[in-house]
Amino acid sequence: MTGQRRLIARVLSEAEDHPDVEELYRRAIALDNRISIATVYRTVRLLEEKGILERHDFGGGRARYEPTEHGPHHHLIDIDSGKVIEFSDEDFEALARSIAAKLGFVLVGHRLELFGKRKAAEPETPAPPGARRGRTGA
Amino acid sequence: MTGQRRLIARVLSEAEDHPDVEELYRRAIALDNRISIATVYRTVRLLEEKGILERHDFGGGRARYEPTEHGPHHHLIDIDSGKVIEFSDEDFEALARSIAAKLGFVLVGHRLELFGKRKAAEPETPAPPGARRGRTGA
DNA sequence: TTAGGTGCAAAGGATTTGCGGAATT
DNA sequence: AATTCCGCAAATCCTTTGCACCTAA
Repeated sequence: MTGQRRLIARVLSEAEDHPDVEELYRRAIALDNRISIATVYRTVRLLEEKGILERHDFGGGRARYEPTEHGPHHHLIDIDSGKVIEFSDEDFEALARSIAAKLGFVLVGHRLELFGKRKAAEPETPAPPGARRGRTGA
Repeated sequence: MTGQRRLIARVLSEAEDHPDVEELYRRAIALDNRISIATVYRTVRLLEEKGILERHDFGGGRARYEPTEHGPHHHLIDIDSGKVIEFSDEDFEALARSIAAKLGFVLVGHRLELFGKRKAAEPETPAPPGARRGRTGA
């Protein structure tokens, strides 16, 4: 409801990637330097609790966020750049259901994350959002 | 090679669940109180680097470990009981590789978690020795 | 003895929070 | 003016590390 909060919400809705708090802070400051990282943390948490934001833990020690509205999909994380590619795959959805069934369960939800290295011929490698210091969980 | 290290290794190999460092520390102290949590951290890291341990990030801020010897597998979390069931599926492994390849990546690692509800008639439910404390950050 | 391991406590990085001041209604 | 929010800095939480001492080989 306040200026800062609105600003952060805007930065988030404009984000096409999965920024971490530091990155959000950078983008927010670029638009209005009267904001502190504490507020970013607070707002991001608030939005997550309201279900507007989704928090991901792609390893590397920081949480990364994305608007919930993106719909069901999964992530492939480029372990070199930290960049996240979204994808969805029907075969996988079916397989997941089948695996659950085989174990005697009805699938209620699932989470799939792939970690990969870019294969040679791939001309695209724009500025990695995060990915630096720290270990990579996977 | 030293006593503490052997002790931690033992605690780990006896673990049927996915304990975090604090829990490992507790179990280790119970057997020999001449050990510090720093050593647990150091050993756990060492073992992970050697590929003997696998670190999981189920959310909740702490890393949780399990011996690699369990073989590649994934987790299905019973959303009613919180119990974690392990499973592996070759079709999935293949599919994951294929998805990554389709996106131009070489698969380096992956994480799959299913959340399910137990189906009615299923005579099999032999309460696994381990598998408890199932936080899932999701 | 020597290299490497351990404990303790301090250091670090990410995230949270207490508190007085500032903005919103 | 009242309520809620913000910024700052201190505090937490998990994990790593510097340093002096100790232990396995």
